[in-house]
Amino acid sequence: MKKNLKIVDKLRSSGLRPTKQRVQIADFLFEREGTFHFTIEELGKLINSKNKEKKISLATFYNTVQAFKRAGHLKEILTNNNKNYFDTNISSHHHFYDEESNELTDIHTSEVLFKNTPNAPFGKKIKTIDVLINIEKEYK
Amino acid sequence: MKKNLKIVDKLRSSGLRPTKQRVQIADFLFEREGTFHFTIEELGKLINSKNKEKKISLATFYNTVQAFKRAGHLKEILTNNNKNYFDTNISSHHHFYDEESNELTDIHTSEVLFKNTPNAPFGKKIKTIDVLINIEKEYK
DNA sequence: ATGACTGCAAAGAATTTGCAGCAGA
DNA sequence: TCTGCTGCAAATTCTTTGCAGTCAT
Repeated sequence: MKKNLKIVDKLRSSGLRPTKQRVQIADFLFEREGTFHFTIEELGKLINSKNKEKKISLATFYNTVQAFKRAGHLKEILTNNNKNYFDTNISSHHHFYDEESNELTDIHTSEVLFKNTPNAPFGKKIKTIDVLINIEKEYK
Repeated sequence: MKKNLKIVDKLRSSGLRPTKQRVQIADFLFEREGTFHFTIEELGKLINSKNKEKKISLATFYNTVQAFKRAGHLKEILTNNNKNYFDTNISSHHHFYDEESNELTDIHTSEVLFKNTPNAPFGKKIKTIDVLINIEKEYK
């Protein structure tokens, strides 16, 4: 089994032991072009469908995804459907949200520019800004 | 029992029968100054703490809040903590979200101004724009 | 009277937890 | 060897559902 050194380093430098499971999950998530939106259950199905025997346990997906999020490798997406979506694109970017179909589409940061934003409340600082543009069908 | 006609009309015109429970919930939510953020469970506790005997069932809070949302009287707030928050302020406005305390604070529309925003995808139009500013403790 | 609504309890979905055994350092 | 991690199942949390009885019209 060829170990992906880049992945192993990424894990190690985040204080995470590069276990088989984590390497496989990280490889799946981060060694790809473009961004990827997923729920933990979807991720589990996608990865486990490749694993003939040794399936990774759902709890491990939860642990690992949370660990990746804490390490800053994943970003959590806002939704109103009571499910946690994650995004491999951690740079600040935004989404269109179509309530009719529950679909999220990326918006590049450069397409949303602020003229001004408020100061954070006392003792707090701004961490990230998420913009969600709700869209609906256009009737002519 | 004095019936609040304004509330009764609001319900009727949304196609909802003005039952005791709905009138009480609507009265609590809409007859107030300023905006109010809540989860369904919080709402239930707040309202039922006033009801000595006849407590409104949690299922009824779920049904009613969903019905109010469908009727456009409530707006759902997106967060990434996997809980559904609702807001009595249905006009477009924004929020600070403190992940440590799970607290939402209003930001007036005028405090967030855009230099530019993207066009909606083909066949769609922009309905509302929600900005969520995630904040965290500031270490000096 | 006739639907619609409520309350209860049970079911369901998503996520977390506890802990014994396993594996990476 | 020594922790940290995994896997499993049970527990928790939030939300929905089914249905009998009640209420608004």
